[in-house]
Amino acid sequence: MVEFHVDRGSGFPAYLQLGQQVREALRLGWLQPGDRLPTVRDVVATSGVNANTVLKAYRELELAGLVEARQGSGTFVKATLGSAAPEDLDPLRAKLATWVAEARSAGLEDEDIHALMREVLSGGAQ
Amino acid sequence: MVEFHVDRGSGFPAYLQLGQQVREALRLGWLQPGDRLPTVRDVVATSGVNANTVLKAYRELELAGLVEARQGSGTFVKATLGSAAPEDLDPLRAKLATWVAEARSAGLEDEDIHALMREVLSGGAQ
DNA sequence: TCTATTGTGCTAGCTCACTAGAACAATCTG
DNA sequence: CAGATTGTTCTAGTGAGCTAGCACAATAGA
Repeated sequence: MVEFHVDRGSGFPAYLQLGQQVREALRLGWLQPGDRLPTVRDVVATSGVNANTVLKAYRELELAGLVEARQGSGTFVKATLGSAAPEDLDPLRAKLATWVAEARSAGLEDEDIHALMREVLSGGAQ
Repeated sequence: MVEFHVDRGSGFPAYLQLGQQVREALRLGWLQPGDRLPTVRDVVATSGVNANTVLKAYRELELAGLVEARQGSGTFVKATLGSAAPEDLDPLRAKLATWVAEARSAGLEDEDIHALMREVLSGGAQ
């Protein structure tokens, strides 16, 4: 079961946060096709977001073909997003964890690490 | 000189995008104390964002003590953000680039990589 | 001093994210 | 069948992000 964390006041639209968290869970294999997303009312209760906002997030995911809403039953995962096989993911995660440890011991904070990653992904200095 | 890229229609507030890009440039050493940020009117011309929006972004940076606005002269970098020495950054960047190449050859897309990084940084499976 | 350039302030208005509250429709469960 | 649960729709309203346009203030440079 996925747990949502909506950070209100970050300037980040709540419905985008919800959608992004679902997509991330799909990428990491936390959610598989057939799994059920938290109920709209569940999300309302746990995150304090309005039902319409949750619905908007779910509908965008449905429009993207990622989930399927069945009235009376729930919203279910329909497709996955990860482009790599889960068994390939583990060694990569391990190596990355080693690198992260090294970076942190060099004094880098999480934001520095993210910035560095964005730089490398975008093709270096540019 | 930093170049701003404002992606309108992403749901992401423009003034936050601007501020984030300055912070990122500070982290990566692209901007050093004493450097001048693009003129408010420059940003307006290149990004199409309104002057008030740019001003809002710059004012937040000033409130954070990162930049200093001098009327008639420009907005200048006052402090840096990177928590690591630039000479420590290069080997880390090189190793990370190696890892990224490996991840991409395994089929991972940029979004997968970011998701994996967030997962590792937040402490694994959790 | 004069002029261009810069940051700053102001008002008015639009759009959209979000809330509030209520009702309805389909499905599941007993 | 009956009740609970779930997704869905609707209306009304609030607040913030953003735009538009203009005027002003301080600095730099000729």
